[in-house]
Amino acid sequence: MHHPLSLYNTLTRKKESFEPLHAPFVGVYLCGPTVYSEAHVGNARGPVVFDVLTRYLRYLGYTVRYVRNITDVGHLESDADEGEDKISKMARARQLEPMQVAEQFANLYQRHVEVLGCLPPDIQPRASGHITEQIELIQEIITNGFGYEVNGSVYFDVPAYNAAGRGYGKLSNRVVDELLAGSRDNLAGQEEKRSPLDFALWKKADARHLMQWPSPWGQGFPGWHLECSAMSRKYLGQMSDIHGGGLDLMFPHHECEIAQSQGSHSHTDEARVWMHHNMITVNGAKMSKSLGNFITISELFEGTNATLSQAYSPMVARFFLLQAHYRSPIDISDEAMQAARKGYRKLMNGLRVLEKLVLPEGTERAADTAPADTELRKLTQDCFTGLNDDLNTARCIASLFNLLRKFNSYAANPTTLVQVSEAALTEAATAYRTLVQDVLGLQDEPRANAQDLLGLALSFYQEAKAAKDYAKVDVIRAALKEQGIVVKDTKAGVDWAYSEE
RNA sequence: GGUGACGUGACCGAGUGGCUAGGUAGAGGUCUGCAAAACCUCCUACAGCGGUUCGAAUCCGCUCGUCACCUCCA
Repeated sequence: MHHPLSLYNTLTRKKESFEPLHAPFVGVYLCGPTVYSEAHVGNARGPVVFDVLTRYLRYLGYTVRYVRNITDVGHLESDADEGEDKISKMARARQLEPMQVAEQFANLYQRHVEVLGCLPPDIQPRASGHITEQIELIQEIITNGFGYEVNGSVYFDVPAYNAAGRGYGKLSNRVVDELLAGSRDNLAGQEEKRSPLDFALWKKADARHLMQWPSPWGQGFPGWHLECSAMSRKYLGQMSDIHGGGLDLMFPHHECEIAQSQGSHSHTDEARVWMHHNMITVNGAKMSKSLGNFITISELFEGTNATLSQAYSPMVARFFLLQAHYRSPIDISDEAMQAARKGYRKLMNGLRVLEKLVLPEGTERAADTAPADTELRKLTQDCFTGLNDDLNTARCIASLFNLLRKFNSYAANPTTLVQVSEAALTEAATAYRTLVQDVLGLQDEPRANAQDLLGLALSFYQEAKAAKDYAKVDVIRAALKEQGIVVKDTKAGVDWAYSEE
């Protein structure tokens, strides 16, 4: 494996050459959504970026185990929130069982990311199914002296952990003293905590709390950050290769995950490479559920959001997301989406152009194809160079367009194909097809409406019939039959039915 | 207040010391019955000021502006 893939590691703040811990195996974990409401476009970026990452790793020959969790336990609105988590709240508001809410939105999420071209993760664990593992992790943390129980709740002791030299804040580049100085006066309801920096590992649940489980500390539910540490360890081991999510998860979520892993018997940073993708903004401001400036995925697909003048298909959305580097913010706007759509279609039309790249009959290949071959190979290689440089899909796509221009040129003047060797051409065409479809995961979306096309064919059929051009009538009838459609001439006019053969 | 990121042409968006980013939009041309697509050519750039350098969009400083995280968030 000589592919020099490098990835930016938040933990070291550097691009590093990617080396799996146990090649050819690669463990990847992506923090998935909390399923208390419908996902918005911003929520789609992580799955799409990590889908390309895992697709590319597989292309490079690695055996990937990709874990993407579903958070169905729910988080409290804030530390100070004594009451319900988000899922419970939604459930109560809609008079549903909490699991019903979680299930409904988890299903919707999966449908959405699937049409966005994301291959299903190898494992999609749910927090509610891993309470035992989470309790075990808490016990380890307590045993190691970094957790304490108060009144049925368990907290992670950040000062103790930090005093032990474990470096709380090393991922997000924060200093504990500054965090303490800067912490807001939001201590209401959390006087149980020894330090405002401590975070909950387990919370005591009162009787009206809808989601609760038994534990050594009584009835309760797991803390905010615990599930990912527990599930990552269960499925990817004490140390995995890549762990990622949105930039907004870096602190506190991922910072706490590392602390939990270090504080448990694992004693690891949980993952070697920590990847964070940037946010999607609307008019320059981060799209977020709390701000309310979000476009849901359904709204995007249906064009029912005021920001958008029309609907945009899943593949256009995917192309739009991949046209920027994952660590850059992307601003979504109608204009940008329209540009993305045209770009996407251009790339798709390229797939059909590949089939036309055949040397015309009777032409001889040039004796010296070296110059053209070199040029074509350079264009092909550029596409990979971009991807290898921290998964820069923007550069990859730009290079694909450059390659496509060459293909279009050849297709427009097939005789120029004599200048290039069969091998170089095949190599380039294969790379284009593979990168577009298998790595970037961009599939051609049929735009034509079958019903309308059928109507068109039938109108030609009628015209031919009226003109008594029976040869043409037969051709049309035969062609439709190929498609499993039989034409029926009735007194009322021309009709059709699916062939029963 | 603390920490970090960013400011690229009409729009989106790569690039981080010298070499075309790319897409969309716009202008002209080739092709075409007309178009579309495609190809060719062109246009609009690196927030401002100062510095380092033979040379800076790219490094440094200041100014202005924007954003993110510090509470759940992809």
